[in-house]
Amino acid sequence: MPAMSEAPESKPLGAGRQLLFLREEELRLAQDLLFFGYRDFTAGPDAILAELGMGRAHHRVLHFVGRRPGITVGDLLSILGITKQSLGRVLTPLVEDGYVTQAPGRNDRRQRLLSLTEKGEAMERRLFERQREWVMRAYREAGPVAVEGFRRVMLGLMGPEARAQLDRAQPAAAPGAPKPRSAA
Amino acid sequence: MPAMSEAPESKPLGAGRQLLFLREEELRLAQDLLFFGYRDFTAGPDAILAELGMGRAHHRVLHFVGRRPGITVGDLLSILGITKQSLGRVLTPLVEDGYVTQAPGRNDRRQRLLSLTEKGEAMERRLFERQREWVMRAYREAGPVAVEGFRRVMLGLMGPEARAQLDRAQPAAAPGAPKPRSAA
DNA sequence: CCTTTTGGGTCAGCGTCATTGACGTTTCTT
DNA sequence: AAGAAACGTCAATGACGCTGACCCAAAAGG
Repeated sequence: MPAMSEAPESKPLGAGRQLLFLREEELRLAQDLLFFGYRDFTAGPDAILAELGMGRAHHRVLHFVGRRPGITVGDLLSILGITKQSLGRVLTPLVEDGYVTQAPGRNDRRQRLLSLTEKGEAMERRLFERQREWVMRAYREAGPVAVEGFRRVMLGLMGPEARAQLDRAQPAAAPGAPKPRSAA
Repeated sequence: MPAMSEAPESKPLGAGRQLLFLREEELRLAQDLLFFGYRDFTAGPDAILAELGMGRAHHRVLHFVGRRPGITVGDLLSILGITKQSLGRVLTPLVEDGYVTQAPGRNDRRQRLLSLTEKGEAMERRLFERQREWVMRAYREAGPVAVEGFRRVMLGLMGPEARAQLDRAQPAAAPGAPKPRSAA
């Protein structure tokens, strides 16, 4: 159906181009980019974590607990989208090794509110810095406009639930970048 | 640290802003976006694969073999960045179940050149279509400019080796989008 | 007060995907 | 003939996810 020959003579351009930029090859490229990009994005922290006998799952816990100190186990579970058991296998050692503290909730004492200890914060920061350098390089090479586009696309790749959780985590837009995400 | 009030009085803007858009919060947002985005990006194919008793690794093989028919096992290994054993556990069943064919290389008969069978192509297409819808939605919502920015950033997130492999896979830029990637 | 629901933890077992180390075969190269 | 390369395979290990079942303590509601 798409004109395979060199010159797209008969088909009018313009509006058609708007739809055609979703051609198959462009989507296959997106698959490649996401696969390689995500893999290399996580490679740095993975190396640090491996030295300490931890894995990517530990990093996620440190990351999200660090972002929301006092988060409940249940909220963390729904953010990560894993089961209680899977979280437990990672969270329990983190608590035992002094990276994460549990405090009973004031309103509901059944809850264990999770926060990072100093050790946990230091660890998270170390992982973050590694990843920061990597992302910073990509951001710098691509430029601010590209970064904004990257954010918009990634946000679109997220499901509705994930988007809602992200919005909850980002209570207000950063003062320097007050661009509403839904503005098409 | 960033000026929270409306008028950023003392700090000079301009070049500073160029560096400040890499503030910590923006990078933490990038972490979130990549985590949620990649997870939901792979969720569709994962569901299909699970029904067939396959996993993400099978999809990767189908994808990259489909992109480069006649690829050698060694090349596939270096693309995927996994070990021979890990690939074997996934590739052998794919060959046995008739998704992938092996043909001895003409120049070097030690090589097993891999290609998709019709069954394999159908399977890959099914997975692709699922993902296509998802990405297409995100692309459409974000717009062409954002998509270009997304590509630039993702490319920057890739390591040099991955970038080289991608370039080898994309022998020439798509005729409709002749934007050189390295132009900064 | 007593029952039910909820937040959290845990034990057992399973599957996928990756790893390392070692060994074997065929084929190409020198 | 010797070595290296391309591919395959056996065995063991570990990270990370899952389900099912069961437990405790605290909250909620009759």
